[in-house]
Amino acid sequence: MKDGGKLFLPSLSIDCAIFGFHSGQLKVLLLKMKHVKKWSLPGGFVFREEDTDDAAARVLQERTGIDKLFLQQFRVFGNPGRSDASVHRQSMKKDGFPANDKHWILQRFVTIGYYALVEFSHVNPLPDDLSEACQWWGLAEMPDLMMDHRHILDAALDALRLHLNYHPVGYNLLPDIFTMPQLQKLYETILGKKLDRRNFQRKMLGYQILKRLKEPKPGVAHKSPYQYSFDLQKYHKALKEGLKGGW
Amino acid sequence: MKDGGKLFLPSLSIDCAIFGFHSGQLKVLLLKMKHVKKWSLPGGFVFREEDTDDAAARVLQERTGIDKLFLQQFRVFGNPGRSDASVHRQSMKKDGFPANDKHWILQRFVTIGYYALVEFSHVNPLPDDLSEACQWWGLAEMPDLMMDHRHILDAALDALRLHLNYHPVGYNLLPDIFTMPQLQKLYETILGKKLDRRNFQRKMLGYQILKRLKEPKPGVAHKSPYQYSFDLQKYHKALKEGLKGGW
DNA sequence: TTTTCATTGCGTCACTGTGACACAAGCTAC
DNA sequence: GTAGCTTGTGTCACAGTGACGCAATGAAAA
Repeated sequence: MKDGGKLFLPSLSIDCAIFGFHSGQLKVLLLKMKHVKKWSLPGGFVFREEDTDDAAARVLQERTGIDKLFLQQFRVFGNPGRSDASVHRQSMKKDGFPANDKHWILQRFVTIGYYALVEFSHVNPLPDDLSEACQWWGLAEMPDLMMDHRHILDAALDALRLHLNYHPVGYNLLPDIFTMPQLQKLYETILGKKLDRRNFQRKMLGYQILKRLKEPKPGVAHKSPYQYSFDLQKYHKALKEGLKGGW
Repeated sequence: MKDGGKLFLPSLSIDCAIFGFHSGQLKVLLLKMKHVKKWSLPGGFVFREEDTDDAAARVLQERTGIDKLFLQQFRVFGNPGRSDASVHRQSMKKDGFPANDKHWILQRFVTIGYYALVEFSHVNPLPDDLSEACQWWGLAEMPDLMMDHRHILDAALDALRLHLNYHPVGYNLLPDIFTMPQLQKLYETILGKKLDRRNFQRKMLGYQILKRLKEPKPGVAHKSPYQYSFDLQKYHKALKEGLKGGW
């Protein structure tokens, strides 16, 4: 923090919308900084000799403990009015830092927006030194976010929905073994609307990225559904080359 | 240039792939810097209190003289190895600048990639102070580009093709009045493949963004085609809300 | 003038993907 | 067993799309 000006690229930051899926709800990982009332997206800065994508992966690793995940850069937010130095000024004051308007963190920042998809159960939310909390929030009951983070989150969600039209989603959000209703619920949650069960299945199977396991799911009420896992080879091929059609 | 370090955000740059359409070919506007053998994409830097999108618009305005155009941010290139200080070091040397390794332009730059669509005939290519040439190049006969600009250009073209799937294109690339074959040629050029004339017409008319003029195009050989112009209201609505289907 | 021919406008046909929905099978709770 | 829910599979109608036929137009060639 003190040496940030030397370590990091100046005036450039990274913000990540980290999505997880749990109990039928899309969740976002948020941080609460000390001495600041509002919550914020996990973010960070880029080391002088670091790739920006690596920096984003590092931020995620630090916050979630996960190092293999789906990470996608989606937009730059470069409005000069988006930075709000007062947040940091206030925070520094309470931490006993000398009030220095030249401090590197008080400058204007252009931020690169990333979104990430992670498997909820694998995540161990970790606050950083400057934060007092790091936890999941359901999209429905979001708290107030600082600066333009709400705007960034909304844009991330839009980008994710668009992504859904052309690429498979699920490997990073579901357990290795899952059922078709689980996958459907995920899609419905991301899209924010109901889908027809039968049409969904037909379409998803048509993508040819699923492997059906022999044994149906045991110990559940009602008819036990088949279990699936992703055919990773075909899944990644589809990720790279894209699917056709849209929702 | 000398005061760049004070005027601009450090370590952040902008590069634009400016596309135009002329004589059945997609063209890209390139710059040739003095004392440097390779060509480059028009680019620039962001003023301390300037929006990044505004900075991109400014770069375009300076290079083309056009202030109303289609401009789209599409990706950040943040590999630390992408910058090549030797280019500028060489250039500075020949210009008689003192060899100073601390000069702001010799640092590493993260660049924001934009692509722009402009109407070829409206453009008046203008070199800047540091360049000796600014001209259109057909995609087929591109010269060597400096640093990773070839990579940026390829990514821009990919982004444009993807854009074509969901949004109308043409208003910024064609004259106000045009014919269906002209529009089709544009699409074929961007996509790099032939399209069926009759199916193209059906699909394009289905978008409901065209207005057919009463008079067919005069003074041409063969059957004279109808003339069209974009219904700007519907065009912009489609730009905003997106079209469905893909190519 | 007549013929030729490239070009354009419009229509047809088959196939595919998709939304809406019916029906049977499996499992639990009563 | 029966009721009630969930899941697997199939049907049907419709829209979008690729492939292609055919007539109209108008300049150029015969």
